[in-house]
Amino acid sequence: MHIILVEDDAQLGAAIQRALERLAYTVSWLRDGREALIALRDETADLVLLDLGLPGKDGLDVLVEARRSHVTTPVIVMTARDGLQARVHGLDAGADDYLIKPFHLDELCARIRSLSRRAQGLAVNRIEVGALTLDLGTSQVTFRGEVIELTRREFALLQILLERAGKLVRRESLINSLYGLDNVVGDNALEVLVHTLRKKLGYDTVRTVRGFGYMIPREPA
Amino acid sequence: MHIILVEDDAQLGAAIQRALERLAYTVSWLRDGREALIALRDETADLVLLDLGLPGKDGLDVLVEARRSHVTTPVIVMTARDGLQARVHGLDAGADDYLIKPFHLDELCARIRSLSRRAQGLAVNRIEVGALTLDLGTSQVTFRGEVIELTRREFALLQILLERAGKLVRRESLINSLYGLDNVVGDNALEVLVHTLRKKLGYDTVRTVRGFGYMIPREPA
DNA sequence: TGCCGGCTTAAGAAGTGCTTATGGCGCAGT
DNA sequence: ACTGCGCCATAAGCACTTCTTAAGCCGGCA
Repeated sequence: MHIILVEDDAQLGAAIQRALERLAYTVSWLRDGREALIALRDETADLVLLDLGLPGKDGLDVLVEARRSHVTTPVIVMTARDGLQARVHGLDAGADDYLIKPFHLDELCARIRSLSRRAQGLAVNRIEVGALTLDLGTSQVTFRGEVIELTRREFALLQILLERAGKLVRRESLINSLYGLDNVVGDNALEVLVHTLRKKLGYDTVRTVRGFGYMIPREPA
Repeated sequence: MHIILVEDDAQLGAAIQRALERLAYTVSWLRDGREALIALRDETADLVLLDLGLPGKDGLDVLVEARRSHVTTPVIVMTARDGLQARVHGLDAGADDYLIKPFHLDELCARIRSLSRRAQGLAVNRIEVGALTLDLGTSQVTFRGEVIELTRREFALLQILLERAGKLVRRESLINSLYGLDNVVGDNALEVLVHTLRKKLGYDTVRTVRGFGYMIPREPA
């Protein structure tokens, strides 16, 4: 999952980026409003964290202009401006959620999770496919009723595959979501990860589509 | 589909080449501006990825000169972070799209897909012709409602034929798109490839036009 | 009949993915 | 700060698939 973070404060930006990357999100950190607008229009991100006090271009303007261009990417607005005034404006402008600084990272993560779920038209923070259950709130996975312990990377991989269950997910797409571009990763890192996941979930849950990628079938074969 | 990549940075160039080849594109990687101009003038590529900071000759000059020579090949310009200025110039000079470094490969691939489709006047990520469906997002092909497993080469061939469905596609054009310039390949590699594809899709989907090439008819005969 | 272009098949080469082992790194507990 | 442990990326060897080449075939046409 790819998140665009728009934040001009160096310290806060770095902290958020670090925290999110630790949760296996891929983060592109932009400091400038103009850049942010361009990036938003591309619609390559799954979610945008937008600070309102920006140089170059005000955050609200960015949001308004993006929505005017029919960009539907979920946006969480972050602002230091306390007060209901700014908040109302933010939601009017098309924000999906709202955080008032200072906030706890825990809270931010929870919002991200619920928003990315909601964006897929699901009400609950839980994905069930066949004998598999993945709970995004508690980060717990069960398989045939038993709780399975997964590492962060394994969890992230499984989440992507389950969100697109029944569809093939390209290698490239997986590598990008899991590792990002900057982090050029060895050729078989993904394969090793798939291997460890299969060890825990049985060897027929994740299907290989040679030359293209992987998928988890919606109906067990 | 054949892409010319013009990039002097060894690491980035290699990364992009690897990534694109993994997606079954054929990539010719050039490091020099002069070379790039020559290659562009040949018009053998379907798309060009052009870095602006180049030794030998500036990227923008290459682009301007190529356009002056009536080269219409789509060009995506890649430029460093600070280059908003350069971006405007790039589009003025005749670029079809641009990317700000560092960018995610996802983004690059999306641009490539949309650009190559725009060039053909198609809007969607899916091509349907007769009983055939080809989904570029998931790399899946269905024939008479059933999912067909294709290898990457077969997929690439089918994609080209479907994108030009109803029109004859010349042998050389196919070989060039599938194998690139450098990669000189035996003369019947294509025929073998067509053969395996026909085995999976039935023998009357791909029609041979003796002496010229192949085509997939828009209306089943 | 003989030639040319394309088809088919088989086999070796190249590529892709799986598996296991190894070592580095960060985090927690002392 | 030191140590132990778990996570994760890398590397190397193996199995299997896919690709290219080569060789022989068929059918149309002069």
